[in-house]
Parts: sequence; C-alpha cells; structure tokens
Amino acid sequence: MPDTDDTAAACERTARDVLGLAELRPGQLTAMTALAEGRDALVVMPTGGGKSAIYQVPALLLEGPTLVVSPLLALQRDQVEALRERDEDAVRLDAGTAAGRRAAAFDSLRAGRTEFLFCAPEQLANPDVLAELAAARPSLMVVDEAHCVSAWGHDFRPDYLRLGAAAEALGRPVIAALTATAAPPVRAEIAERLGLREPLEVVQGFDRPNIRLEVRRMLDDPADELVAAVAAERGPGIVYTAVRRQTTRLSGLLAERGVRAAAYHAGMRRAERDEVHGRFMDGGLDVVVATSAFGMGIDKPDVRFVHHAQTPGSPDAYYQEIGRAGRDGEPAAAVLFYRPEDLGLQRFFTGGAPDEETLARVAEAVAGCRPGTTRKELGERTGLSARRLTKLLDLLERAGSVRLGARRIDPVPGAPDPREAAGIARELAERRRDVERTRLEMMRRYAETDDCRRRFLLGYFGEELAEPCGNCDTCRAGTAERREAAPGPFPLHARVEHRSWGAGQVIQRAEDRLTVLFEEAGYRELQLDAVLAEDLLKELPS
DNA sequence: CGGAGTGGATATAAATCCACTCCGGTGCGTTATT
Repeated sequence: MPDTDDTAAACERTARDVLGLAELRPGQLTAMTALAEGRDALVVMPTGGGKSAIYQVPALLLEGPTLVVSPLLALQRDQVEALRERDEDAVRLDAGTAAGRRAAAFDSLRAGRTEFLFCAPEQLANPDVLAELAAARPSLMVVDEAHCVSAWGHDFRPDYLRLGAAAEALGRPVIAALTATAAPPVRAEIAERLGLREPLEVVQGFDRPNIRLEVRRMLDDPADELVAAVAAERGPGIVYTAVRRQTTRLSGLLAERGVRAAAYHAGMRRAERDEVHGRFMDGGLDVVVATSAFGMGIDKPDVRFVHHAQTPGSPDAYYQEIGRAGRDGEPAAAVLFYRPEDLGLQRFFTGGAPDEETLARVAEAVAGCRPGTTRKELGERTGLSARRLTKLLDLLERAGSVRLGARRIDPVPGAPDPREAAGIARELAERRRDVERTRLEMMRRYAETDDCRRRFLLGYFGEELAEPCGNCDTCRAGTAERREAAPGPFPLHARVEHRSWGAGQVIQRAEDRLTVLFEEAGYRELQLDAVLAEDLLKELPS
C-alpha cells in the first residue's frame, strides 16, 4: 500500500527537478499522485492549465514506458518536440514511420531507453503494433483530448471506441484521460469506453469570465453584420462557420474591408493549411475564417474574439471553440450570429442510424465465423470497409452478438438472433442520435434565452453560477434574472426520475422551469407547473 | 433540415414561380501516381 503523502512529495520533487515547476496547482498534484499510485484519472482542465505535467510526472515515477494516444499528428509532433527539449527520449509512430525506425523505436522502448511513445488510436488497430507495445510492458496509457472518444468515436474515427480493448491487450496500464471540455455525460462515456476503474475525476476551470458573451439573432445572411463586427474588433480573432464555402466567402469579404483574413478548412491542401495556421500564430493574420477543422492545438494567448457566423451543433462544441479566446486573461468577445435555420444543418450532421439490413448481415457473418476472426477476414466476408465494419461491430457488441478484443472478433455463444441483434443495435444508434439532438436543442436554448448566458453554459457543464455574470448581453440588457436558489421542489443537482425518460439530474433550475440531464434521454427542459400537475418527476435520494 | 442551383412552365418579353435535385464537418490510414 503506497503512502499517499510520500507519493505526493515524490511528484512535487519530480515536477520541480525535472519539469522546473516550482508550484503545482491543487488539481494537478491530486491527479499526478493518483496516477503514480496506480489509479486511473479523468482530468478536465483548460488548455494551458498544465495537463501535460499531469501525465509526465507519474510517467517518470512509474516503472515502464508511457503510451500517449493523441488525435492529431501535429499535436504529437509538438509534444515530442517539447519533451526532447528537456532531453527526454520521446518517439512518434504513424503510417509514415519507416520499418527500420519502427523496429528501433520498439527496441528502445523494450530496453527502457525510451519513456514516451506517441501515436493515434488507429495505430493500435494494427495487431503487430499492439504486440510490440505489449512486449514493452507500458505502465501508463494517456488518452489526450479524450472527448474525442465520445465526439468522434461513433461515426468518424471508430478506433477511439477500441481504446479500452487496446489497453487490455497491453496488459492494462494505468490510464489517464485528459481533456479540456467534457460535460457530465461525456465524462461518463469516456470513463465507460476506456474502461476506467474508479477513476479520480478532477474537473477545473470552466468559467472564463473575461470572455464577453453575446448572441445576435439574424433574420438573414449574417455576412454584413459579421464583417462590420469583425472590422470593429482590435487584435486577432477567429470566425467559425459550419460549411467550407462560407470560409472563403467571408474571408474574401473581410479582405475587401482591409482585414488580413484567410480561410481554413479540411479541404485545403496541407501546405496551405499549415501556412495559414503559421501566419495566424505569428501575428501575420488578423482573422482566420474556419470550419471546425481549425481548433485543437491552437494555443494563442491573445485571441481577442471568436465569433460564429453559424451555430455549432452543441454547447460542448461551442464552448470549446470560444475557449480559444482570451487565454491571456484580458477581455475578449464571443458573438454568436444565430439563425434558427442553421440548426437544420447541424441536425443533418448528427446523421441517421445505420440500416438494419447491413447490421443483420454483419451479425450473421459474425455468428458464422470461428473465434478469433480478424477484422480483415470479416471485412472480406461482408464486403464492408474496415471503418464501416468497426462502427457496426461496436453497435453489435453492445447488442450482445459479438465480443471484440483489440485483435480478435469472437461470436458470443447464445447470442440473440442476427435479426434481433440488428434491431437492438439500431435502437442503440437511434438513442445516441436522439441524445445528440437534445444537445443541439440546448444550443438553441442558449441562443434564445433571456437569462444570463454564462450561467446557462456553466450549468450545462454541471457548474453553478449564483449571480448573473454581468459580462453577457442579457446581463447588460437587464433581462438576466437575479436568482436566489429557486424555491420549491427539484433543486439544483437533485437526482430525479421521470416517468418515461428515467433517471437524471437537475442541471438548471429557474422559477418556472428546470433542465434535467437524463442518463438515457439526454438534456430536457421541463415546465415546473406541468411537472407538478402531471406528477412527471420523482425526486430520488442522492 | 434547409440553401443553392437547375430547368420547365408561364404566356408573349423579361422575369417570376414552382418543383426538383444535390449538397453539407471533423483525420487517421492506405494506395496509386508523379
């Protein structure tokens, strides 16, 4: 049984001697200590809040190498470079790594000469990589930008959903999940998907009081008003749009007004993207007009505004994007140019559920295959792409027809009939989609509320702001209510149960209405009089 | 879901309307050419 005080002291010493950190923030030390003692941790902390130190210190204290899973190759490069500057041996692995370097990296890892290995989750889908890594007996696995598990895993980068299985195949090292943004259900999903065991949760610093919040309701194309607003701003900023076409159009309009603006989206050539990114960071550009492709890894302290020409799909995405403003603590602005029509586009992005025919076909193929079948074999049998298959298999695993290891696919004895499993799987996908739509609905409420916008956003992330913030448009307009704890039943944070939506927790509570985050049904707003008249909710003991 | 673009009908000259189709985000990896 390790002594926590000793471990904490060792963490502080290592942080000071190796990383040069004289002072640790309380959350940092708690998380480091837990990891160094072998306990999983889920850390939610703003960018620049010292997340790297949280895994680097225990990495040095725990015997055995550290695997860092990170979503973007560029982020990996930055981190490797930073470590090498401190003379730590850190290597990176991706599809472009030549065989010789690969072998050398694994040798060095096994021999204990290399402490840190960085890769994307897709690398861990490769059985050879997994076997080599397992042989090096990693003691710590870090999942950076862990919200990607929930945000990207289901339809975009399904290998994120296999990280839990990968950890098992690696001998189940201690896991550290790090992110800057995670509302309560996202946190829960990260923990579940990664298979965290009684993780320590450290959640810090959601409030960004220096960012002024504002929503402008638009009846038409917001271009003119947006261009005027941007031209009036001083200092660098970001404008987000939902589609690529608007990035070039708006950056063109800004350029006509003499603003040094450039577009950025994933359809541009690599070199051009890098050039825009670099110029923005160096101060050679005033404004980048971008899709959501412009984001992770942008840690520029003096961004003075982040405006949205179109609404994003959730408060999660919105808060993450505006969080790139004002990191230096100086005043900054976040204006949402809101047209309800834009919600339709986001609704489209949430997508539909996979068709039952294909699900049934895969379920049947799985039922007929021998234990230990590989993805490749199953892909050949079903004629489906690896990606599509990964996504469908994940749903079928939850429906009980298959067990997925990191390297093998096993049929489950006594599994439900393929048709039935397909039905269950489809229902799971639909439920997920429905929850995503409730998040979109919360974005609408943010845009349409008369109450303090900051209180709304913080409430969404599970934090309470008693007083109106005084730095948003509704506070300035005087419509934000000065709210004592609203009287009556179902107080803030109460555990409740709804007749059809099941268990949940009150996350916002006004005089006449409340917002509940239901475990299965997502975010729902309820009118208090209706709740009382129809006896819809029961308060549970907490 | 909604917008942008296309094409036909209208009804007698240029433009308006309607019905229709198509399109829309995020990055790993792999693979085929330069």
